Amino acid sequence: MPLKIATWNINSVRLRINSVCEFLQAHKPDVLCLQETKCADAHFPRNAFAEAGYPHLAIHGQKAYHGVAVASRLPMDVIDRKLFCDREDARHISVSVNNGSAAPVDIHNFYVPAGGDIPDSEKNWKFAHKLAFIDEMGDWLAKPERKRSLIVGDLNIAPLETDVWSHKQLLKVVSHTPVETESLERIRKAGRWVDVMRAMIPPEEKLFTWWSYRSPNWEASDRGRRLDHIWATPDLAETAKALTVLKQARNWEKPSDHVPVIATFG
DNA sequence: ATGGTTGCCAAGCAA
Repeated sequence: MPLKIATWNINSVRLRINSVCEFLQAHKPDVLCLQETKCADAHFPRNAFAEAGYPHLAIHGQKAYHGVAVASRLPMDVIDRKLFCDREDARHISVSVNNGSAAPVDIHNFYVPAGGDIPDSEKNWKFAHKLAFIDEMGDWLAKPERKRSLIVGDLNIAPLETDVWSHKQLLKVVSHTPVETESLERIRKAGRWVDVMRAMIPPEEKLFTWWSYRSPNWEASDRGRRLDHIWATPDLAETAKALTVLKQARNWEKPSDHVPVIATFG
């Protein structure tokens, strides 16, 4: 039975709950992974998900900032809500999804720190924190025995030249600096993870999942970045059937600055 | 080079 997975930085799940429900009705993923839910667990809009056909919820939230969640049509177990860099930030949750007769699929849903504006660890603690987070995440993901696993979410790094609107102009912009892109590629390769988006869409092709709110004409200027990712272990990656970046979601009413990414496996 | 916008929550920070 195929498994359809979506990931979306929603930038407030309560503000955009109607968009989320419309997305679920239209695309019917088995599992939706959200980042930047921006609400405490007690305020998570559980009923809306249940009514949309997603009664299984795994939440790791906090008030006002960060927050990740997984909504599923299928039963799942929470594996972990890991904290990184000795901080309390809600940036990770992992679940094991029970997909009928097939073996479960483990999904690690991440919201990597954005890293602030200045790409210098000495002048900007947030940038230092982002690099430390990636390293810690890499140590944890490098277990070679992992099978049937996915890493999804807002990794806040655009690794390839074609993952940004201008490689040259973004080399010193946080999210595309060499120290970030090399770190991300290093931990991906160390864990033998496959970049499913780039396995499905040629690396020569520009591909973005985020367009800044600050650009008044985002579509015409198209100054986007690919900050959201779906990685898979090789056993799952070789079953990938389809991949969609839902660019039109950026034109919805009161949009998130990120759009959903959807992949189907098996 | 600068400022451009949005969300949370009710000022300023984070993105």
